Amino acid sequence: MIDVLKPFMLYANCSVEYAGRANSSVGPGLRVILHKADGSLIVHKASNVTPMNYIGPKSTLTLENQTLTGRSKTERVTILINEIIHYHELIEWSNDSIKLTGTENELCEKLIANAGSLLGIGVSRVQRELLTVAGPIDVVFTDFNDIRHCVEVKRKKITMSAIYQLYRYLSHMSPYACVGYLAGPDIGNSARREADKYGYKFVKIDHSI
Amino acid sequence: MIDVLKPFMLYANCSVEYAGRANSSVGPGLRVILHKADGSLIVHKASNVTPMNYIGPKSTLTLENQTLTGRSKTERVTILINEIIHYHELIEWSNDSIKLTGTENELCEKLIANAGSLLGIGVSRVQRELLTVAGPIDVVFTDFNDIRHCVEVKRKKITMSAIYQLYRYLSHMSPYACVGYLAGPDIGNSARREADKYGYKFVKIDHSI
DNA sequence: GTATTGATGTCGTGG
DNA sequence: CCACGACGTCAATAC
Repeated sequence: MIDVLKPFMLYANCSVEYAGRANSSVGPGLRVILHKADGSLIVHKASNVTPMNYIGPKSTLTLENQTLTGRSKTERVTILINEIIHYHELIEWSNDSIKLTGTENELCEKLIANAGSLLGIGVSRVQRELLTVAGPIDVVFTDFNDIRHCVEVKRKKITMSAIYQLYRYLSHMSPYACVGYLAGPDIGNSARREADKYGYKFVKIDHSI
Repeated sequence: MIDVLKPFMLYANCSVEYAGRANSSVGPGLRVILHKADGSLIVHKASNVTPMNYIGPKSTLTLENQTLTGRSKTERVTILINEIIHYHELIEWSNDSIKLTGTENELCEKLIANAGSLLGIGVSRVQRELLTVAGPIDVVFTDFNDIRHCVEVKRKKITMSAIYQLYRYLSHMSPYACVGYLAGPDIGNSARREADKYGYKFVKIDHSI
């Protein structure tokens, strides 16, 4: 009845085991099982967005007796089916992706478009994703005095670890005169204090600007 | 036909919009829609484990004309149903949680059980989750000379940010003589170099020990 | 393949 | 309610 070669949704009483990066198991119960054409296998319990168990794309699904097994090179999900309550094959399932707006990338663009007023500097050059040994700096503005203004952009509240991320990047920019900035919609008190300690400035910027 | 008060799975031709932390939209197509009793609403396209759109627990679902809307205080998912291909109500959906093994917590226990040989010290006291202003240190061993051996435990390869996390914690331990350790199954080259710079030691430990 | 990072991250936990 | 960190994070991207 179940066709492991085709995508389907299944409501069944089952037990589920997982072995791979960790191990998990759960006894009999009613769960929703989704199988996708890319090999993904997803098991949902009655609450939360995150699946109870899953295995990602590029895995293969087999059915032996009453056991569904999704296998990848390093992982395995085993579903013992006790009773099939409902089965439906998903024909012509659409794979279109959503169009997203409001990402960090967009914030960077807004920052660049408004750099003069937001940072209060004259900009002679803009660099995106400037590489350092420790990783890329989101945006670097060079002003007319050849000072580098290095900005770490976050789409959410600036946290402590963002401060250290910037510190880590700037520690590899030593040859240049640098000013550090953290740009985002908000900053917490402890992060604000830590930023002050390092002389980093906070620039308020969000999706609505 | 659709009962928004009950959990269900639905296969339908629909368009989906999201507004909240970001915004997204996608045109007509066949998708799987899950609704859970806690308010979660999950929309799956034909590939990948992660849902195309979703809204979390504590949201409410309404149906007006042909529009399903999941609303939380700050977010909204709107699904315009063009055609219902298949609908099934999920009665007595189980909510049992899986039992996980192989977590960081277990690694900490193994570390503590083998501290003498792994760190090469004599242990007079063990503290878990020792609080500093910057956050909790996973494990702190005090030796017979009253030296603190502070260990950040990771269940995966040690990354650069783990080094800085430890640094951040230890910077608030100044009154005490401290030694820093990073414990995990592996460490990359750049993280290894950075750890050396701070004098932190790497302790190899994994699930198989 | 490895390495790194963003994410509508989600989720639990503790103050 | 916010803050913080783990997660089988996932998924995209650079190398």
